[in-house]
Amino acid sequence: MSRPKGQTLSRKDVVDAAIHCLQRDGDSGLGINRVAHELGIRPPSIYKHIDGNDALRRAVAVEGMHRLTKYLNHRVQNVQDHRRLVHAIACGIRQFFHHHPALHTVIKTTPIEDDPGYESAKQAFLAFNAEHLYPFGIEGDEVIHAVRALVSACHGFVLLERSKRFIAAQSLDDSYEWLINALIFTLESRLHNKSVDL
Amino acid sequence: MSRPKGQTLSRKDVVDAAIHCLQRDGDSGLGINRVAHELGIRPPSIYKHIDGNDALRRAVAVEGMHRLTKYLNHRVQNVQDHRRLVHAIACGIRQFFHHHPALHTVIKTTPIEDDPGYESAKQAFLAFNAEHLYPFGIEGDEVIHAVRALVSACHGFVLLERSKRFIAAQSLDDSYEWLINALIFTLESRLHNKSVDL
DNA sequence: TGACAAAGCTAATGGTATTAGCTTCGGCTA
DNA sequence: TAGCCGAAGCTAATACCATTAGCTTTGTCA
Repeated sequence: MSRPKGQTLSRKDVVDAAIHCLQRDGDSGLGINRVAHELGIRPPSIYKHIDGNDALRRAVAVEGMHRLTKYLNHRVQNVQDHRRLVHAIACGIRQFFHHHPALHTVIKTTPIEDDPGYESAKQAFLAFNAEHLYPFGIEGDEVIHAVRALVSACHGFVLLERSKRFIAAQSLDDSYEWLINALIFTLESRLHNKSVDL
Repeated sequence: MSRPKGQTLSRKDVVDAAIHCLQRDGDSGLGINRVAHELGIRPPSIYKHIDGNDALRRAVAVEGMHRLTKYLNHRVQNVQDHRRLVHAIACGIRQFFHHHPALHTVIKTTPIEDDPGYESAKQAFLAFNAEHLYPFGIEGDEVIHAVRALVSACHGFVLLERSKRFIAAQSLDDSYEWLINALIFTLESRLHNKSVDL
């Protein structure tokens, strides 16, 4: 170590500043120059903490995933009923991205598989699933398919909603409810009558 | 008009060249400079045809939507059965983006609502829905919700799949089938028994 | 034939990321 | 305690990129 702790910047400081720029300036806010200026240092100094622009984006995306998982964990606390649990997760995902639109853009755009924090974010998500979704009652491979279907539906809806692809006048909230309920309906049918032919 | 037709570049040429660059060079290929070089002209000349980088992205996204709609129209020709129709649309969407990954990145990222070609792309999509999905039998607002749910699910799955967010070993094709079939199952339940409680 | 407008051009500006190499300074060890 | 070393900042320089201003060329039409 060199300079005393607290007086020098860390990688976390850089990522946090990047997210702050992003929220303030929109999608263009995420860049070495902006972040350096935000931190009061010169652009090349950023490279002491993170390996360039792409790595910065990846780090922001991974941190965003972490925050989403944390937010969902918080939202589903004490929800026991299966229907309400799935509903809470789906609404939580949509809500989170409504509150953090800039993070959404980065998360949906950036491949994160070789970021140092990827493994940890992955584990957190898997732990979330194991705790909240696996007890739903679906077994074997099917629980994987169901989880993938749920998150696909949620992310896809938010994606299209945010890029204003839904042009009809009907309520977006109603459409989202319809989508979630369709998945819940299927899950419950599978539970009550395993012979339903998918 | 000035120079004779055919010897001078059109807006369409620019957009086509942009798509070509995109397919060849990946996401970074979409830019004024690259496209100008591809066309054998100097970057500022692009501005004679299109109003800057953002407009170029929008035009590419709209053209991509057009191509997707055209592709889907082609794929669902002569498909009568409802189940197979929805299945064909869903698989068509996924297939199209697998074949054109670069277009997918642009389409999912770019807000297109104020591109000159937006209205036309919108109409083509609505016409597609009216021809193929509305006869499904669902009525009123619900057909809107169902269409939104279907395209959300498809786009969401492709989005997560392409950014390698599905980490479990289970087959992606199987998961996609599960998702599509869940929606078809719900639709048919609604058809056969309108009292299903969503 | 000559005016006009479209479509190209050069030059210049300002923004971005990135690399090379220098400086400063705190902590550790001889 | 003196001095080494590495971490973290810096400047300078390079190489992209988008954009604007203003010039030139050239085909078309009156």
